[in-house]
Amino acid sequence: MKENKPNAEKSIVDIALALGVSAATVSRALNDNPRISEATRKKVKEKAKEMGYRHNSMASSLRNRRSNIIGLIVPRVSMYFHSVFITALQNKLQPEGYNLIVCQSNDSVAVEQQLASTLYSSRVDALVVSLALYTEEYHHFDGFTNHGTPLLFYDRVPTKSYAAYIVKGDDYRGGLIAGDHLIEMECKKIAYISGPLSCSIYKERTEGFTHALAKAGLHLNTDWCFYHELTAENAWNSLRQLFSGKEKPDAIFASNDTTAVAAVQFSREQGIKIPQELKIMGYSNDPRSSIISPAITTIDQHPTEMAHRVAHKLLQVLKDKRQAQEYDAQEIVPVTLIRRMTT
Amino acid sequence: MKENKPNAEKSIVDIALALGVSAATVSRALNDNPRISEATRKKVKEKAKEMGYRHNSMASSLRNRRSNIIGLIVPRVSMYFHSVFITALQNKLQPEGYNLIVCQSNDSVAVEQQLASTLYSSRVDALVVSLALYTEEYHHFDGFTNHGTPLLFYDRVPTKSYAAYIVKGDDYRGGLIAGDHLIEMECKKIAYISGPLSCSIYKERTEGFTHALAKAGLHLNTDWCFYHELTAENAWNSLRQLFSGKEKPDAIFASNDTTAVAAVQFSREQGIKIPQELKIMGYSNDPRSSIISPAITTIDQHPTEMAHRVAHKLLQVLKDKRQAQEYDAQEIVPVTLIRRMTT
DNA sequence: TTGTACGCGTTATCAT
DNA sequence: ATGATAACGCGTACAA
Repeated sequence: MKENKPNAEKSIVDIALALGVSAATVSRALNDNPRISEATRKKVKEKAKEMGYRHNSMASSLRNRRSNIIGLIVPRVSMYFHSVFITALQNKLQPEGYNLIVCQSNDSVAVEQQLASTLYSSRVDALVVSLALYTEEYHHFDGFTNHGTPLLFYDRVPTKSYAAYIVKGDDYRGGLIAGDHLIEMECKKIAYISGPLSCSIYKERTEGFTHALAKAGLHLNTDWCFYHELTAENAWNSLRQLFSGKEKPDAIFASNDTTAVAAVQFSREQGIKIPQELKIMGYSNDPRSSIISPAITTIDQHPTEMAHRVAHKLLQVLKDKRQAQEYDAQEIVPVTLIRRMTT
Repeated sequence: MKENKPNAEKSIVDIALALGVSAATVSRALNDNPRISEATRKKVKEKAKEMGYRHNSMASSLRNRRSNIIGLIVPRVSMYFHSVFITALQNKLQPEGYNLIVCQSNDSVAVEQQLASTLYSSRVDALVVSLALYTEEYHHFDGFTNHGTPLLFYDRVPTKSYAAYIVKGDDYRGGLIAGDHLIEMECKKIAYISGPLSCSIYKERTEGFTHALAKAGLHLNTDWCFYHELTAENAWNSLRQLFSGKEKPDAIFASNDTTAVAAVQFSREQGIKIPQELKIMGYSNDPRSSIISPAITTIDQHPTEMAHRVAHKLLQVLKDKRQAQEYDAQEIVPVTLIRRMTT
């Protein structure tokens, strides 16, 4: 004997029962399968609405072996670059029927591993990752490629060869442009504040920057180079150290805008004239860089463009299972010099 | 006859077969059910690892009728307040075993409805929402409460009574504090740039602000009041209009920092002295407000604190199904005046 | 055009 | 301590 629990979830079986048809018919009708007559389709849909039926993605996913969910691991949601990236990615994927599970590693390798494992069991249809600052091993992502789940790194990508799709900014060129620009401004004593070299973006910016200086016959003074997490606190420490010696730099290239902003504030506090005595460059074109005075010369990474490319690649791969294994050349998103008042 | 597809997904049945035990035993062993002996548990786990088994959340969710996924709908991920909120919420929920599906409405009611519907079918265990700017009807959320899925609004909450949990900032008080502060600074001719009143936060800030002025015997000059989406472009338009008449205001209360920043930049361009000729207040304590010069007096909304309260409420409700229907009083997160150089 | 029958992977329940 | 079985809700080959 069947009870009628009033608030229980209705399934397609309940609809079928109520209508005297089979569950298969209901399923097909709801999915607009052309093999169902217009009449029954309408009848079914009305009944479904009437009974408060809702599609069960969990059952559907199980059956179809696809969740329509894409996993995203990002160092921090609140970083300007990533927040814009997420916005754009979400806006591209949503209309295509994909939901985004957004997770943040907080720049901890351990958390990143944990998240990878969780998303792995969650059967995401694809995983998109921007690596934590000190991630140098990638085995926690092996499962995805082994099981044929598309894996894509963007921005902070593996520094060693790894089987995955890659979309990155042209960080080498960003460093190069920055170096060229400072040299064009006739800087001779250039300081450099970078993130740790375990992270692809800082590694490549450093290479490009070094190359630019080398072209001009300059080399980086190791006393004036800092490699650490690019927080405001760390920036102030390095800046104090930088200006405590007898010889002062005439330029600073900071590998993010948080650091560049700190440099401007530090200079203001110390009465250092910008750009006359000190030129400053940042990286990312964070809104703060344009709002502070003097506004900071920086490098735009075009996060929206990067998200579009990531979305495009994902959708292409997800549609076409065939080429899931063809990891063609990395995609490289150009960068742009934004000239402002600090140089 | 069973084929051995090498790359096929292994299930607990495969493990059971390989070990000569039942699937139930495997399931229990993997879930650390105490009714399984230490020996078999170990045996099973080893075999599972060896066979490359991974837990299937989809099947598990179907069986358990819970997805361990929490849905989040936010106007825009890239708004400072929300990006910080998301960071904090995620950091609280992740360790408890919940994943966050982050979606953005782009402040479009239609998108919000679409997202609600999708998340509804996705069987999220709970839904957290900050409403779009012009959402005044809430029927697209009815399904959640009807089916007993916890629904929680934060920040931008319904303006009409609606059965859901609510965690909000003290926007009335924020407006009041702002008004009191400007009056204490002896402002007499106060302009006001607000978001649309369809949105709870702007409505309440307006009420608080109006009340503060009324206490001082002032009333808002309607020519100096603007209600529109708080973008930089709209701000500039309103500011130009504001200063085109013969009588100029001596203070502006802007209901977000984007607008306050625009006001400072506009004043700079027009040669208006701040704070002598014009005092400016913003809202949110966006990093830009502290970086611009002069730094802007604003109201801090404590997004992290709000996220903690939301997480706490969610976890409590998700653990204790019993009280899923008790929508006790709204939680109100205090706000703080951040006094800077523009007042 | 519609129905039948079964599988997807996991777990609760009852039995041993 | 472990096994056998039956759901969970949906989609699809195959049959009618």
